[in-house]
Amino acid sequence: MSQAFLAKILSAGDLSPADQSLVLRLLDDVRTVAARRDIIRDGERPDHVHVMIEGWACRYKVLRAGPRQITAFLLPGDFCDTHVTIFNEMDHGIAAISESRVAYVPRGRMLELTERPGIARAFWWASLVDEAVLRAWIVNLGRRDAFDRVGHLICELHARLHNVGLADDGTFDMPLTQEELSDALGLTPVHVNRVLKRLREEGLMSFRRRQITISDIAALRAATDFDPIYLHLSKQRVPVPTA
Amino acid sequence: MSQAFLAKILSAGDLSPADQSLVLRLLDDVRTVAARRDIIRDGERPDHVHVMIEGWACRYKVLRAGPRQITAFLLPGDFCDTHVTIFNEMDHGIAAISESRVAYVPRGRMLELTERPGIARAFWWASLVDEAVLRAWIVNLGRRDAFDRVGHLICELHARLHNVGLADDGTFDMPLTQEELSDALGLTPVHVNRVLKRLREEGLMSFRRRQITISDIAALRAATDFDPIYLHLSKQRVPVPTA
DNA sequence: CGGAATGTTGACAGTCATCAACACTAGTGG
DNA sequence: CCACTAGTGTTGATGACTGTCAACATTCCG
Repeated sequence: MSQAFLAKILSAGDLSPADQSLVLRLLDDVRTVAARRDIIRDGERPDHVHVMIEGWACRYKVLRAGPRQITAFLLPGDFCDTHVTIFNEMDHGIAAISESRVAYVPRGRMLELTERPGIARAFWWASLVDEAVLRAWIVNLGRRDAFDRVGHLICELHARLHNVGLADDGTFDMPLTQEELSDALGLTPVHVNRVLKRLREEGLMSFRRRQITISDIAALRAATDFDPIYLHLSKQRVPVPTA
Repeated sequence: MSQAFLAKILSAGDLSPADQSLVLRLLDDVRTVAARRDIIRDGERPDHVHVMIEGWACRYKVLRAGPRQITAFLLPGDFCDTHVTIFNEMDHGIAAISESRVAYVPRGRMLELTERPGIARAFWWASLVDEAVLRAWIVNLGRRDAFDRVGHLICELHARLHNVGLADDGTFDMPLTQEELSDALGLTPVHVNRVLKRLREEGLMSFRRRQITISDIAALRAATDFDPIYLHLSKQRVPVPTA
């Protein structure tokens, strides 16, 4: 599964073979994290960063009044928290959603590697992609109604999973509860439930037993105004609607 | 005004004097952009990146159905679009809000500079800060009501402007219309207007003639649950509530 | 098997959007 | 310098989308 990480980092451009093997060797300390357990907590000052190897995780922030907002889903191959390489303190938490395998990379090794321009650039590139995803998330929350919002997120997850080989056509496993979905979308679980029902009734997609089935990707993308450009997967696989 | 940029990039850590002067020399081509004019458009493939020297700009995305979402405000010292150093195509537009002075940096020079580890790391750091701001924006849109949302954004802008020396105590110039505010907050202009009225009535802040006056920063921050940690300004000035 | 977590549905309420009219401001041209 | 007009701000009435509360069904897991 660590080829997901490799594939991502490599698509940053032209890592020399030497750099490639250095990057791969970052992943020698892989640990298992149980589902629904924190990988790192808000306010911590860890001495290592994490890379998702297998499973799903999420970034989240809990407000004083209680509500939670998920700001990102982390899939195999994603860096969880490169910022602790540079910042001293986490400003949010990261939790495993499904049982996951996570690589632990000492902060010092990250800093060492960034002495190499190619690698520093690759890490930077990864951050820039994350930024683009965050911007799309903002657009989703700010300017789409609940229906489009849910559909758009599913399209994004589908594209990203497909990119790392974890989604065929229109089917993939999604270990999220409706409550977690609602925390990501700025909605309530009840309303997410209703929207899912409508998506099902309209024949666009269904979510049953932790599995997503998109009946007609092109239709869902059109309905929810999804354009995968922002994922910047150009050098990798992008699922093309079979239109 | 370019000391804003310098201050930001320098706080990335330890740029050597040589690196510092290289970075500063990036800013030799500064042009003026009129208010409300695009600095760069969605879909363009420019051959240079932009740095804000003076004035305000915003990132925005226009959806097919028409509504606009602003995903970031760009203040003096901010990179506008480092991603074009690496990606080929803009996935959103950037527009000047007030008349602005903007440095144009050829893409090639950016790539050259990233051959130097210290500089690559500094650029990376800037991206990581942007990411943190985007995450806070998502939390704002997803989990705060209109009232807290407006107040929180004002707190953020105040902290950022103070950081580059453009805000004293609780006063600063903000060249935004209520419509632009609403595009940033995922609200309608009408509702932003009502919220501003309430903020005024409750004695927290006012917005008149393009000027923000925060009567009681500590109170506004408390009311809207603002914690400046996410701005990662630690090495720079952070406005401390006079409580 | 049984209890807890998750999903589902309905009734009702509230926030915010929409529509519309009018006031004010600012910039333009005569 | 004033008049004029477009843009921006303000306020009210109305309605839609989404949240809240609550009950019950279903699934998951020890």
